[in-house]
Amino acid sequence: MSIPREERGPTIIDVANLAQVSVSTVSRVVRKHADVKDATRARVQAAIDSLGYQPSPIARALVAGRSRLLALLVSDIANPFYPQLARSVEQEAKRGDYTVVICNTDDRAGETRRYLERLLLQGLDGVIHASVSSDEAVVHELLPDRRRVVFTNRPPTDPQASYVVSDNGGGAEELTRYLLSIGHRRIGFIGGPNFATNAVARVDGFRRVMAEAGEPEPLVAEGDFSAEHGGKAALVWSDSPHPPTALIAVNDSVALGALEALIDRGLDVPGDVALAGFDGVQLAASPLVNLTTVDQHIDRMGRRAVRILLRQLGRQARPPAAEVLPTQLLVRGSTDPTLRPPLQGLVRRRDAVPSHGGQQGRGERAT
Amino acid sequence: MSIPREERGPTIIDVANLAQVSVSTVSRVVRKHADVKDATRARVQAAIDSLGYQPSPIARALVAGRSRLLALLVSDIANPFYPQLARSVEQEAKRGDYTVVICNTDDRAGETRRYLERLLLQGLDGVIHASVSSDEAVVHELLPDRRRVVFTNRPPTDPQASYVVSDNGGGAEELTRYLLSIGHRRIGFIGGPNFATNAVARVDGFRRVMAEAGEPEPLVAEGDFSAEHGGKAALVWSDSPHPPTALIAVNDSVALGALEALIDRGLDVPGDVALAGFDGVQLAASPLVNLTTVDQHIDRMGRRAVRILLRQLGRQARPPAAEVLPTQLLVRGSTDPTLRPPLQGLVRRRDAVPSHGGQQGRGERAT
DNA sequence: GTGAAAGCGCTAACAG
DNA sequence: CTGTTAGCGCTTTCAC
Repeated sequence: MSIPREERGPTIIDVANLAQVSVSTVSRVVRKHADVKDATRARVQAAIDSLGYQPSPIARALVAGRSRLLALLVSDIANPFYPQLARSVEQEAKRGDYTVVICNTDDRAGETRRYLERLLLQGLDGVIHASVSSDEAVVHELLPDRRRVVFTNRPPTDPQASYVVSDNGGGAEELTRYLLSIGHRRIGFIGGPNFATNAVARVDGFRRVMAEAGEPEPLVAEGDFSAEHGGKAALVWSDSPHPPTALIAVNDSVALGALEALIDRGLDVPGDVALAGFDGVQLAASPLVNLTTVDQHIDRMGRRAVRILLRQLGRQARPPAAEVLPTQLLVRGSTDPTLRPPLQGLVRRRDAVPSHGGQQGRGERAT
Repeated sequence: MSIPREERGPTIIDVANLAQVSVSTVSRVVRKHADVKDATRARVQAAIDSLGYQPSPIARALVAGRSRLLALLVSDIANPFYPQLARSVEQEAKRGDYTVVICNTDDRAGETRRYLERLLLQGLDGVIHASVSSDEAVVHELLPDRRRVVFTNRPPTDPQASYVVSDNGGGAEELTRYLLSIGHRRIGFIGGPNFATNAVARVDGFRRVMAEAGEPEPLVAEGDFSAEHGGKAALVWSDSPHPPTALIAVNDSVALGALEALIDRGLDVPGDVALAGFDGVQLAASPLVNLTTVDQHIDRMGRRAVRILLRQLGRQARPPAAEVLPTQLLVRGSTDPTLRPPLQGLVRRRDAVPSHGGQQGRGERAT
């Protein structure tokens, strides 16, 4: 099971022998620590170069209990928000010479625990927590040192925990005001699960503005962040006797689900019902979708989170960081009829009748 | 920098002391190795339980040179194909008690090298190679032991390397035959980069069938797997004097780009031009897209790849595995007018004129 | 400035 | 069956 000596590459001892110094001197040179005479340093460096020596992170981790490994906890890698976040986290981590492990929690605290226990034993240094599950207690239990975790995407409960999140409430407020300003009164909000504080903040923003506008009991549906649920909720409302004229989805993924369902039903967006999302994923900008949304500046959030984490991983004690990034409303065709609506332009000269039912699945045929 | 003793949790020595045995006995119990008297085993187990002892993977890795870490090399996490693959790889790895690190290579051999060097030092056990870059040499250089790598998504060049890929050529053939069967003669293929052997296999399948059908010089464009390029290629052809009546994109992501561009241009899919992709990502099934595609059974491919890798990581020598999984043609509205076309049903009662130009960007307004 | 020596927590011979 | 003894490759006192 163990790897033969030759395959392991040169060790610090090899370098020491070649350079005619002790291992501690080599170690000093490698870590650019303490004082080493220039001549010695040069000799050691030459030996390092000629051997192509690279220190073993495992041995280092064993001694230090650290590994230059970060974990990124996400709810669902299939939601395009998370890959986008992952990219930016990874890039920033790379700059600090850290490696990122992406952990898909499916919003289950058990998964969070499984990953963290495993990676901690592996020497995990820190965590970017971007999933929304009710696992904050687990995280604090496993990483009692608050400096080793940065929450993002959703604000944590613990006041000692660092975080960088978007202004979810403010973004939702701006979006809601915009919808009111273009004449909508009856607006439905397809929300997320109650344990997701970012989702709650968005609903709250919506509720505040609606209350101000004299609609104290606006339509709100709880949800689970799934596109499927988004579709169902949209249809339930549009089938109701007095359907809303506009829908806000708690995120773009849910909005996509709603859009698909509405179109499937033969409804016109935004003609029959306006639709908006939250996040600003790239797909929302596609002409196929053209979704009005609240842009979270995902990349920036990821980079900030990593920078904060790496700073906190340093020696000096630091107060917990708490950053709220501004959002930006992006108005597109799914709410504004003067802009291109989702998919418009397509069916122009089609006259074939859509084949509802009869076909297998949703109009698909396997061969 | 190093973690104080108390924070590190109980060690094997603590257990040995408590159970009044030697560390080797504890080690044996932990690894369920060799023979230990039942009474002793019970005593040791009791000590382990009461202390909540867990062996340190770092120390194990240091001794064994192994870490129960796998790397998954992907081209671009933003292409939905890869998150889907990542999920299945991760799930299967979890069952074998391995952790997966997702590495985004952007199809640059330099990135592959960077990740592998780092992770190998970390004790990386094996690699699932799903990116398509021309980095095979790098992989073999860094992991000369062929058993530690399984290629997927694209077949490797080295005959000793294991792989599990889809029948890319066969899938493309079936798709092409289908398009011919519904009356298309002039078909364009929006390909990938030449270094991507899976892309090449798909073009080749297309070429074979076209040649059989008496079209020895079919339209083929090289590409880079980007949606942007897919859009450009589609437009160049549709602007040509004698445009193709059908387009095949090398993957669904590129097809999406083409679809967006075509719709943007006001063309009808499939009326003006039929469009098909390859991969079978979930988004292709969305009613917004309804893309005919060749399903690769992504989940199955990921699971197989992991299973093969874990088997090879075992003791016994094994011949390299070579699996070619069948694909499945999924006919949807983007090629078959009797099925629901992409986005149909939407614009039914719209009469507003699409706002080409004049608006900022692609019909978007930031506030 | 530099070296010697003691571990980090575990596994793997080799003895008994 | 069980214990003893070396390390794995590095960092870190503590001397010189």
